[in-house]
Amino acid sequence: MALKEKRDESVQQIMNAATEVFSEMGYSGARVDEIARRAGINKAMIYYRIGDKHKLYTEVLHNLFGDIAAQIKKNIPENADPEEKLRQYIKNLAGTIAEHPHLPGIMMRELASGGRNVNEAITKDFVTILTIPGEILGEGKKRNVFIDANPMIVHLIIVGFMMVFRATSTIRDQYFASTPGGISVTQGMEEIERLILRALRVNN
Amino acid sequence: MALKEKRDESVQQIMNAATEVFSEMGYSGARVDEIARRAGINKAMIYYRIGDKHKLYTEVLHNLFGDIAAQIKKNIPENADPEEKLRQYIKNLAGTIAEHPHLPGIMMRELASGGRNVNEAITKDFVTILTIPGEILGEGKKRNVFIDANPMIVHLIIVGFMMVFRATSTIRDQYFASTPGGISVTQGMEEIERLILRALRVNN
DNA sequence: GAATATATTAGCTAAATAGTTAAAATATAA
DNA sequence: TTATATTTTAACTATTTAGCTAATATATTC
Repeated sequence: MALKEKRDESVQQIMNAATEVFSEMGYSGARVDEIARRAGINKAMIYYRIGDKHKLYTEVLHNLFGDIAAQIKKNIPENADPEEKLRQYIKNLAGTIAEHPHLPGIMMRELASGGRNVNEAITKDFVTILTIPGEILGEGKKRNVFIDANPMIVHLIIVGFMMVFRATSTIRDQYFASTPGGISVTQGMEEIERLILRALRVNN
Repeated sequence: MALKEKRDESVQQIMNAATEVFSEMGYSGARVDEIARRAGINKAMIYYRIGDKHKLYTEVLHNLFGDIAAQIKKNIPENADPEEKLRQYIKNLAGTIAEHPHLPGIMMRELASGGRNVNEAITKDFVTILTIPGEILGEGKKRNVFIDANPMIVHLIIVGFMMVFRATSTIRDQYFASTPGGISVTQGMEEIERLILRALRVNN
């Protein structure tokens, strides 16, 4: 294999394994040896290619949050009515989490720590994300289709639900192993969309 | 001081410090030495009075979740209409979190780990809690004041929001330090109540 | 107030773990 | 094919940390 390819493959394997392990165990719980083991490379490679444990962690955070803002904006139709835009916004959030299954775990731990490793770049991403529901709700209110509601709160309701819904899947599975009535991911995402829209619409 | 009092005081100080440190740092990040330091006692006391680190952690979890179920049920008026009951349910959840400021952090980390330390007793508490919105929503639907909605999802929306809302307070404060528009805890709790009720009511 | 029981501590030990280094393997260039 | 550059590794080190032990301080009982 060519040198560049080998290097890129090693880095990719390290990043994948690190994302997995940090999400499962948290920063302190994650073992550099375990990350190396899952990446199928020698531990020294991590220090040679990326840096120390903390650098590795912030790289993982950056990779996860880096392009989320862009992805959230995607496919929101320019000229559609606010309701349609809000639907797309929710779908985009759901899609992002589906594509990044380790996001809820890492995000919840990061929030629990008070955002200790959220640097300026990541804060900027969050602000960018927040402008989207801000604009949608603002337009909806102006057109008298949505009530007056705080976009930050609406955003936190949606994101909070999605993270907790995903994070509780194991526990819920255990719970519903005996009782019937489990809820699929699709059902969960449809339900939050339905309820948020009912909450915001002036007329239901 | 009497022996029993001394012992109880030590145990209390250990539990308080442990709750604090586990919530801030997570299980692996928490240092037994740091817990002892904050409790103002010698580290050996922890092993003498409670046991090893993992035992200490499950004790903290037990103390936090143990009486929550009871507290959630509190003050829900027997003969009130479903809307009033749901309001009280939300207020109780908010009150519990207010009384236990370390709950969101510990709960989020615990969820992120897939509920690794959630034992059968704690699972039971969760089930007990879930029966409450189940009954309220069921009654509401029967009386035709609420739409048909999954109680688990409604519960996760409320709890997810409250946890994320609390957990993001530091980050939000930083964000709103420059821009105006910060949201108080009271405002947040009133808003989730208003929106959930709007989402569930047959007629708004 | 002496004897006994309980509470508390200083200081140690063994294991785990982040990070390093020097040498080996592999690819590229001449 | 040989020399050079890059990638990868095995094995080591220093530090951190959970857990323990034997001795000391404090309270209770007689």
